[in-house]
Amino acid sequence: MPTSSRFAVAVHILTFLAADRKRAHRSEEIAASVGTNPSVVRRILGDLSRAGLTSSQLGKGGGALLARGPKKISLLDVFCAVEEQSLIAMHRTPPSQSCEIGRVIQPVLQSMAATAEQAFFGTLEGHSLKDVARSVKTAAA
Amino acid sequence: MPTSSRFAVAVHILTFLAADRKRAHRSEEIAASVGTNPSVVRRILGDLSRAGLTSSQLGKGGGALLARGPKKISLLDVFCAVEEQSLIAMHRTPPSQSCEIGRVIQPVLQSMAATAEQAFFGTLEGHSLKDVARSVKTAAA
DNA sequence: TGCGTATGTAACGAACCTAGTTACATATAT
DNA sequence: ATATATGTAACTAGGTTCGTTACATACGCA
Repeated sequence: MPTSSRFAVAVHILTFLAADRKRAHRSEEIAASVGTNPSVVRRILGDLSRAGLTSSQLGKGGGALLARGPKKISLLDVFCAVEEQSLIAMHRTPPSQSCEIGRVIQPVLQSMAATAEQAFFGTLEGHSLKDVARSVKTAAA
Repeated sequence: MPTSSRFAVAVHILTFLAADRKRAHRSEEIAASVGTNPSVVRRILGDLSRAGLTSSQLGKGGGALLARGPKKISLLDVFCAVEEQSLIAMHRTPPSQSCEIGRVIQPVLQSMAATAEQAFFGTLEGHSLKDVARSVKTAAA
């Protein structure tokens, strides 16, 4: 249902950066690994740097770097940086206010949705970029 | 992020049916409460009946009915009936197979995504249509 | 200072999805 | 028979995503 793949691409980018923190990586280099256009990578790197997860350097030898250790970057940080916060959408057009159910269904639903979303986000928070990098290393071996 | 409001509408429909189980309710009647077109309601009722949550009757006095008690319908049942199962999408185009990270990132991500999704679904499973109906009644009072 | 390099961002299009609308065949009650 | 209600197809408008191109801006280095 999620029509966006930004989270997957963002984690890919960050995992790429985490694999070699000794130097900056150009968007072109990252894009080759992700399998997309450098501009798409830069667009997502923009979100990530606005969220304080990466930094970028211009000019020769420039590119993107992790702004902090992979152990200190949770998948929730990544998700919040690049995706909408809410997993469950309400009615597009407001329900009837002259119906008792229509009048109150949205707040009721939203509070239940919030508990489910919290469970989702809590789990994401429990996984760090370091965990991903480790799993990737193991799987690649 | 969810571009679909089907879950919200489906819960609304089912709550409407749960509020008066003594008779069948026409799509037109439900649509007035939801604030949409009867055909939209029938489309979603199609999903719900395929999932065994509702049944329908044709002809005069016809309409939709809950197929079982609201205590026996979980929000997970509803979600699965009308929405995609996966909350996290992978790359649209496959990542580079010549890159070690690109080769394994998807399964790694998917397994972590699965734990978060399970937390989400588990919470939805813990709420029944009866809970929603009760909250609506309380909120309406 | 000037050149090459890399980012950040805007703009545009193709593809896709959602939901609103209309239409109609089919089944049912009376 | 007739009126009624569903189920579903077809079409449209609107929104979102992502790939692409383009370019202004900033930085390193000779």
